[in-house]
Amino acid sequence: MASDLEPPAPAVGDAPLNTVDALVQLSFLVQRILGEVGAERGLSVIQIRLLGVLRGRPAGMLELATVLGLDKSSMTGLVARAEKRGLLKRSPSPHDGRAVLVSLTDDGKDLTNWGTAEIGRRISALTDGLTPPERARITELASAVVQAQRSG
Amino acid sequence: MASDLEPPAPAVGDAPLNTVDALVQLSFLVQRILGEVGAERGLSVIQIRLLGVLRGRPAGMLELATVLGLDKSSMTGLVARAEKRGLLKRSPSPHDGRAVLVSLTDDGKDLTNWGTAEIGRRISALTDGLTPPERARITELASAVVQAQRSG
DNA sequence: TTGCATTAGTACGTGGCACAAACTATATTG
DNA sequence: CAATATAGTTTGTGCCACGTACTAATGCAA
Repeated sequence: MASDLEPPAPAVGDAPLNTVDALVQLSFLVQRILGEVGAERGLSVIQIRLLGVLRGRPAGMLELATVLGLDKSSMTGLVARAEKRGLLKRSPSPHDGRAVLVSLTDDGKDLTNWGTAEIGRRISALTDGLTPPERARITELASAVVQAQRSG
Repeated sequence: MASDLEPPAPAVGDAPLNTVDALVQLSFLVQRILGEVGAERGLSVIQIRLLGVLRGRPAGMLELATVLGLDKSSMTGLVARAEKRGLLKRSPSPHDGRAVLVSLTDDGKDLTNWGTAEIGRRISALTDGLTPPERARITELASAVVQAQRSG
């Protein structure tokens, strides 16, 4: 299903990958790293992502739901659990009595910084086999795809 | 956290991405597509992946757990739910009385084929903004990373 | 101003997903 | 044969995600 990891298995796994398989497989590698890094500190991938979005600027629940691709009702629990762990806090919005501003606590910032560094190390290690120009190129091309999506 | 989607937000989101951010963001785009495609047929990403691994050859529970990066106990439920939906079946291994062989049913194959096609369409659309040589290059580089992981 | 639709967020119930620990049963090894 | 290792399941816990229904604040219109 274009998601085949072609494990140690029979050995048919060396056929060159097409674009779809290559990108899907690569995404699994990256996600696995995110999961592993998160697990070291009891964070799920979605929690890591939540912290990442909050790095920089506070956001409302609805905005977070949109960015993360979740239903707003899913945000309540997600934020509640992170809040209970002291990673972020809810404060009432000054401009809108209904709204809430979610922002990182100091603990949340620390954990976010740690995660950013650790993920950086491990994703970089992923591209260890590439030459510097190749690495620059894949960065460029991946960025182009990402940026195109942000506009489109 | 190297996972920032830089939403419609303020507009700081146009800085060029580094390697880590580019790959992480790209992985989220791909995973979102997998989730959306799966949702159209009530499949989670992990179910899609399970079907993908099973496409081609049957596998034991432990092998599946390894490939998918799950605990063996997680496989029981995953396979059980898919089996209940008629997507795959368990058969006793002929060589090992303890083991089980998981394989796709016809329904499972149909769904896998549909998913493969649909995912292919949507991932391809992701790279629509690239020129053909660029697309070939990102495929090549992504494949190199994936293959390197399989060996290392 | 009052009245009503809209918006932001929460509460609740359901089900999938993932884990660890304990368990069964079959293989394997000394 | 006894001890151990392996394949898989069971059970209990917690997270995650959804849809529906709800509260409360906002905004608009008459």
